[in-house]
Amino acid sequence: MNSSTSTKERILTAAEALFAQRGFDGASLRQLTSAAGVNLAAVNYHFGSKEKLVEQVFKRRLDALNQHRLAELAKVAGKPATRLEDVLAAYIRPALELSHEGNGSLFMRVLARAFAEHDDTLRQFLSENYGHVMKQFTAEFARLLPHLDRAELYWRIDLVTGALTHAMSGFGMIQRKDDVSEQQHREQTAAHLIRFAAAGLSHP
Amino acid sequence: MNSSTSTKERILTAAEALFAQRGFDGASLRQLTSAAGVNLAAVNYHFGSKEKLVEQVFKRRLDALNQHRLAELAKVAGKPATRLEDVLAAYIRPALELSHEGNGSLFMRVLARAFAEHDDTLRQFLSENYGHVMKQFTAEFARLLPHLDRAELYWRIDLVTGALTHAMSGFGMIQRKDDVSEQQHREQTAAHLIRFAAAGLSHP
DNA sequence: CGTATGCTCAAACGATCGTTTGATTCTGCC
DNA sequence: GGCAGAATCAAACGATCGTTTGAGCATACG
Repeated sequence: MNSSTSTKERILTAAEALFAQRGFDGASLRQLTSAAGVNLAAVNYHFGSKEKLVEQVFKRRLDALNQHRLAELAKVAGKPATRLEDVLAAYIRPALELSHEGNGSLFMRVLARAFAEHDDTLRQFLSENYGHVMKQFTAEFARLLPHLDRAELYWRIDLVTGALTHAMSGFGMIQRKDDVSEQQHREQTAAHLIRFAAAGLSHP
Repeated sequence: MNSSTSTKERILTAAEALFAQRGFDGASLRQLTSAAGVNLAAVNYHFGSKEKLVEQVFKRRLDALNQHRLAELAKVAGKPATRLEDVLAAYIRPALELSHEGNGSLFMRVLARAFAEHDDTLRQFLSENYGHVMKQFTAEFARLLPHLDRAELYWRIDLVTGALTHAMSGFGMIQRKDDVSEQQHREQTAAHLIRFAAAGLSHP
């Protein structure tokens, strides 16, 4: 038995940090296992290969994030009183909360990297484990923005996604004023992103 | 003498394509020189190192792009009749035109990669060769959006930059309808981005 | 107790990386 | 033509990569 957490979990945590810092290729298994305090061979023993490890790093966070987002979406989807901002909040707030709990912000940088890399296998993995979420949100956006045709809507969602991914990948850097609590800071940031996204989506 | 173009230029062109496709680390000098049809040692002979080559790939395109952007900005900056959309056009249109001339779209993907990577030396190089352009545009944005304080303006510009970088990195993928000329398609795309950015920047 | 199973470990494997070397070829100028 | 400097070439360098190996250790079960 290991010090408080399992070897697999220690590897995943160290991998997330190192991937965010140096990229998937840039982070070597020797740096990674050294940081995690495990043997070099442990990665191939527990995950099979480095590529599988990358997928598991995504899966661990994305499963929780997607579940949270869909739960929030379900609260407002289809209801007459729902505003565009409510749907955006269901998309943005879970990501913000993730990035403020232990080392979660590193995952957003990993995600931003994955978006920039046009690697086919990674993109396919992302669309398999991420696509159904985007589909549900897109359907709700379409309902709330009936004046936009399909092509126009896709365009705007893509632009909003780019802005949010870019912004969230830098959250670790954003300075929080000392007189503002973390709770308040997160609320202000969420309000910022939601208003920006709403303006970009719904402008005439 | 080489076939029509110099060795340096052939390396730069091949490097741009391979960096966009496989990333800076993922593209090896052996793949690169093989694609360029030059000897492996040519990169270190002409550029000194792989890292210097990366910088030159950026410099070749960014010098032209920045010059073009600043020239367009100079036409409208400070004038009373200038609208926000005019400034955004000065920023967006040169990038769009670059991405539609020979292999220029590949550079936009390289740029998107560089944004995602938080590599310090690369970011420093970018801010040295790119920062003064952003400063001039920011000043003009500030003039046209006097109701926003400094922090708010920076926030919105950052979000817009994220959206545009994300969008432009995918331009090679965007399907153009057969009944639309490339000139028209570029105009439509520019109008899209400009309206989106204007809405995101100027919303109340 | 003995043994089977899951895990960890140091060491080595072959492959590939960026870079360097020294010889060879090409180019322009007297 | 001959020579100097630039450019290209095949080959090798040491380093580092992901992965595999086989022995060693721990734990749990009969």
